[in-house]
Amino acid sequence: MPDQPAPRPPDPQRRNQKSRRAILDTALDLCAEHGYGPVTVEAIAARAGVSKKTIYRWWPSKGAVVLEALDDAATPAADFPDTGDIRADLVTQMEGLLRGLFADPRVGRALTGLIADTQHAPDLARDLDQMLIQPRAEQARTRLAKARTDGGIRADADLDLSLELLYGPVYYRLLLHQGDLHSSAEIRELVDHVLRALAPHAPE
Amino acid sequence: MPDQPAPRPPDPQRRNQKSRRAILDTALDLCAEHGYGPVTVEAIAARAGVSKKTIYRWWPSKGAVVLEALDDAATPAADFPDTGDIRADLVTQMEGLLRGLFADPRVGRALTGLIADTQHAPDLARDLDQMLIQPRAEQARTRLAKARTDGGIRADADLDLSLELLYGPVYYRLLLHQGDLHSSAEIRELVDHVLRALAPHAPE
Amino acid sequence: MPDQPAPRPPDPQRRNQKSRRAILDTALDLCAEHGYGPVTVEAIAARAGVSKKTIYRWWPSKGAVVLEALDDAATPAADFPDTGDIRADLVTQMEGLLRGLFADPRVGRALTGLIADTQHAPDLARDLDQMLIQPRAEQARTRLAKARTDGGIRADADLDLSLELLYGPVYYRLLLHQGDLHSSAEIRELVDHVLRALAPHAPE
Amino acid sequence: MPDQPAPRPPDPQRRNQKSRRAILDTALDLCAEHGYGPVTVEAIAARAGVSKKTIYRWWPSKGAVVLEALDDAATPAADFPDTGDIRADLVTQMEGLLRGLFADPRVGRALTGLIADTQHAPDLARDLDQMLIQPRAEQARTRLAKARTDGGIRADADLDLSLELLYGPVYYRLLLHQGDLHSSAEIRELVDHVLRALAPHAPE
DNA sequence: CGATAAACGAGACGGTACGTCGAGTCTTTGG
DNA sequence: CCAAAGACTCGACGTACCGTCTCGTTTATCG
Repeated sequence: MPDQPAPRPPDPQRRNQKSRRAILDTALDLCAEHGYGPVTVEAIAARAGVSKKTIYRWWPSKGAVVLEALDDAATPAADFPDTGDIRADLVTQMEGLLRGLFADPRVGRALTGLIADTQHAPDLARDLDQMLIQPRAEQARTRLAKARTDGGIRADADLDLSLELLYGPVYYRLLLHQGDLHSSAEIRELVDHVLRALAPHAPE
Repeated sequence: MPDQPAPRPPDPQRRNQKSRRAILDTALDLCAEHGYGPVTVEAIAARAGVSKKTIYRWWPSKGAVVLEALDDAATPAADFPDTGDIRADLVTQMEGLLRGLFADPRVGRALTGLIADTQHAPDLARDLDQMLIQPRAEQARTRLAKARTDGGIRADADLDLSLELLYGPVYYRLLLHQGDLHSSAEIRELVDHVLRALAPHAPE
Repeated sequence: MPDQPAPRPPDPQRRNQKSRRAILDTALDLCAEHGYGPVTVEAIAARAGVSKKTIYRWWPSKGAVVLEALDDAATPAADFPDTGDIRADLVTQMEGLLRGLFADPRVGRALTGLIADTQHAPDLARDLDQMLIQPRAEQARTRLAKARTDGGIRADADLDLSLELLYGPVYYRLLLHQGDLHSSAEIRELVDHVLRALAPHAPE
Repeated sequence: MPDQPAPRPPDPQRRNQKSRRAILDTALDLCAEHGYGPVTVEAIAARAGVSKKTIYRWWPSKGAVVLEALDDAATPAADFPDTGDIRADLVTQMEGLLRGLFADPRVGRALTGLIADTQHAPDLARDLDQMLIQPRAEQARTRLAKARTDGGIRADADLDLSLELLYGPVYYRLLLHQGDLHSSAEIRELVDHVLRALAPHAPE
């Protein structure tokens, strides 16, 4: 009870990988079965055959567990294609984003629930952004920047706003319409819309 | 199983309006102070000087209380302006939406937290949509439809997609970037973008 | 979560007597089955069909529960007999003490475990003394004081020491020899010994 | 069930004496600082700079560690004096017991806590009795037996009861009154009482 | 105007999960 | 090749809210 000489952080070297996998898999499974909200650390531990202590040793919260599980499950943000055709490339990337993020069918409810959770957990929000959101957005930004130089889109295009125009509707649907993913056709339409707005020859 | 004597619903006539006001006000206050997540029915009851029973008598959950509080606090979705200038009207409407919804400074965290909560509560999702989201979206849709007939925007414009383009980015920011509201300038830019994509003469 | 306006103590009026009884009974039952040590608040709550909160609302610890259970179970310290025969009265009282305290066969292990627990819980020690130990000792002290005036025992007898001589051996056996109660014969012998030491005519 | 390969007991030869000392010392230190109850194997290991495994290799429980520490710390039960004066000898022995057992100021809380612990650990009870209690009691019994033969005390004296009369009050105070040791004067008084009861000439 | 039934405040209740702690076991690693 | 370091499972801790459920006590119709 006495002597807390320094609560050293755990040593990642000695980590039990089997437990880690069981925890992440179980977390996604439970999210898929009941939705993110009702999932509890207690239940994850129980089904994964792991003690709660082990979960809390490596993650600060349920959200952090699910985030890592999602990161594991997501197809890594592939290299952004650059075929010269900005429209085709954007479509490819956004399709890749959606199909990649949601490759694992268990991901859907987990992701939206997780985003919901970030409203009361700034740390989680930051991590989610850094691990899942930004890397993928960055690719699109890079490609758009190149298009701007190449003349594929107008020279004064606002890249941040463009990204918001592209991703906003997608997340909007996810969160406000319960995970109703955009179809490929809709994505094409979405990209067309945005590109039309960005067309180089529309001088206003 | 002598079918229990029908637990009659409470009589709205006898409702104590003072309690109702105290509850709604307290709910918003607490959301503003601590964020939506940490607020509990228990705390609302305590600070409002009301018994938990009274809350549960009239609302099924914390979310429902906050939703009603938001609806009360929001400037009612005013009549949509129709000056003939579709751009100006859209800007007006979106500004009105944002400034109206967020007129009360306590609304911000409450609203995003509430949206988050809908991920695990379909009923709440439906009510939120009906009470706050749809009425305002409907106005924009109506105005866009008129513009489509008038030739203000292209005849084959996809209204649903247009609405997603307009609102998507706004909610995207709210939820994924912690309530960073769009400025008036950004709203104008946003509307410009969308209208440019919908411009009647852009034949592509 | 906020606003802890004053953690008022619970209102004894509204106490659920059925829960109280179930808790006290279960506590003694479990002590009898497994011994005091292994009994947990969790187990008491579970078997009594009661929530842990209810236990912690009314008692600060397992020990306090068991103490109250013992107090309930013990035959109240009956009026001390005063037949004029100090020897007979002391025997009666000590017999009464032992048979009364241990009337309920579940008491044994509970009591010794409880005494053990007092080593790390001063509050519990105080309460145990006040509720169970002192009242019974006080009777003996009173009777001895009278005997001292009456000449039944020597005038300079040290009552405190006499009490220690009487009760010390009893508790000594209980604690160091695992609840091996003194038989009636042994009690008589014990009283005889002490009285012989206190005999009025032994002038040293 | 291929009968597991015999988990050979550790080889006492290879035992690290420095660890042993550190463990025993730390155990007493911690008992002195916080009392026996709150001390944990975890804390002993941490402060002694030793792994928990090392403790569990050589002792079955915290109690066993403390018992050995006490045995180490106690002045060995010296040879019982036999000056011919039974009163003086008993006083000497009981003083020796108390001052010897409690020579190390850290012993007090450790011992009472340990006795408390024996209530739920029969093995520990046995070991405590064999290592600390009985050896010292045996000396007194031997001396009393001699006195019985010599006529120092009555021929029909019950030695077991006499021992209980002598030691009972001491342990009674230790356990029920929080380590309030008897003073030398009180010990003399105690021995006098008992001897008066045992006096050979008291005819009753 | 007084009876009476409802909503009300207060708050105890059975639950479920929280996040922490220590027990005792098992594994990895370095001297 | 031992023993330190320490991660592991297990189970209990004491707390917080949940949503339900009495309790008296207002309060506000209606007979």
